[in-house]
Amino acid sequence: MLKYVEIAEKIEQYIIDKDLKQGTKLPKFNDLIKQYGVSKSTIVNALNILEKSGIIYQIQGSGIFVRRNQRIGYVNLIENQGFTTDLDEFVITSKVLLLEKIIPSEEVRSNLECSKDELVYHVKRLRYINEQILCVEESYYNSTIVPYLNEEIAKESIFNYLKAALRLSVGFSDKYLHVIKLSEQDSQILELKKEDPALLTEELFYLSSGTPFDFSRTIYHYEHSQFFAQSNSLNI
Amino acid sequence: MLKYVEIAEKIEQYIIDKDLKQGTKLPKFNDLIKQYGVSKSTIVNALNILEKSGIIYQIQGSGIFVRRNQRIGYVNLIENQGFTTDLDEFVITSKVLLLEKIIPSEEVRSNLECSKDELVYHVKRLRYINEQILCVEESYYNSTIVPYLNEEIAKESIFNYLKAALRLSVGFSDKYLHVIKLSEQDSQILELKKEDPALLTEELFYLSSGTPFDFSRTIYHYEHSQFFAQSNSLNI
DNA sequence: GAGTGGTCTAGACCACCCT
DNA sequence: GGGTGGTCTAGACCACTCG
Repeated sequence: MLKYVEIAEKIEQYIIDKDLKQGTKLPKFNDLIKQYGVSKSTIVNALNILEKSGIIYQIQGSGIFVRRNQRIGYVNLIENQGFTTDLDEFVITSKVLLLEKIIPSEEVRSNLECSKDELVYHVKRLRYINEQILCVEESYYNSTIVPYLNEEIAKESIFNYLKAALRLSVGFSDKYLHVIKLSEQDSQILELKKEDPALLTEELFYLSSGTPFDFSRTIYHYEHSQFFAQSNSLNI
Repeated sequence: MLKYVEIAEKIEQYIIDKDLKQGTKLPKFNDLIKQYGVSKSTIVNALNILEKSGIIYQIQGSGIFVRRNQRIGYVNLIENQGFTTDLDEFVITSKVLLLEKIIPSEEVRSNLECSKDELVYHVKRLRYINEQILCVEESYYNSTIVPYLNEEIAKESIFNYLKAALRLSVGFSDKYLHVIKLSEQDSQILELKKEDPALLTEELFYLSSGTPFDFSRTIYHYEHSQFFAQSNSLNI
């Protein structure tokens, strides 16, 4: 475990344990250096992680402060680990509607940067939050990278399987969002009406090596989903 | 200008000028150190900015690679400087529907952390992208922080005014997103039909000092808006 | 095993906030 | 002016990738 990651986690835990609220001042820089017995840049790194994650903010010449304002029950648009980790306090379950290994379409090939010879897994799942319909998700996994997948796995968190069993490491992702009117077919799946509103997301996930491995299209139930995104000034 | 910011900008410019595509390998670490005549950590910082902004990705033991995959015409959910800077190649204009100085409502007071005595500016604008309706935005600015605002300013980019004229520095922001059916009133403003889909965002902007100064509620035209969010693995 | 990126240190100096 | 966070350096050592 890296020192700065470890320290970041300890500080986060400290904030949670003490239930510190927005604006509370944290111990000063030099105290943190002494407390953890590390050099200045290690603390800098730890604090930058926390700042980037929206847990603290730092003001030069003044101090380090708690930032903790999130509403709960919102899907984090900046996390990229699937929302099983995201919506901690909620029960996420899935029903597998389809799982097949197919020759990729033109669109999937261009997103996953693969050829017709490389088969892809096509998984369609209905996902529930606290037993309410959250979204319907259609995913394509490059089978060169994800050589095996079955219904048991798809019923649980596929990402956890990829990380734990296949030892894949997710590097980064791109998400594109559109608001749409539901088609007849999608409305039936989501138990809504045709032309009802919905959020359509297209996501492309890359390994740490820069290779795309998962292209997904998800349609969210507009009454059971909400989203958030935190921003920082750029130069962190 | 900070060295690492400057170097980050130069590298970004280099990528744009050479029109390098996704996956292109950049000069190696030691070359960058020599080229810019700085120490290792300065380069580390510069590269981390670029990684965080989704412009490159780094693979330990392998190299530094270009990441440039964005579709254009999407509103960036992670920027927090208003989208005048965001949608570079598009013409963003605004029509001011309302500008008044009022006693804040309960909701506005709790978001802006102010009292009844502190008046707020209430601005309602219809915003256009390439002369098409993009969104209707209702913003509340704490007048203790933003002491003056008029229609001329609101017709242009309010954020540019805050930064340039008032010398305010935006630190961070929280955004919450919901998909809704349009009300009669909003549908008329957006020239859509009642019950048409829309994205509703609530945003709270903070100064670098941690003080909230702008609470905004925006409703986007579903046919003229689309959004994107890039993610990275956490420990950057 | 050579090459490349990542972490960590110790310490100098700078920039900003507050009183 | 004293305190606090931010930048930068030089260099040691670690961890990963790839041929």
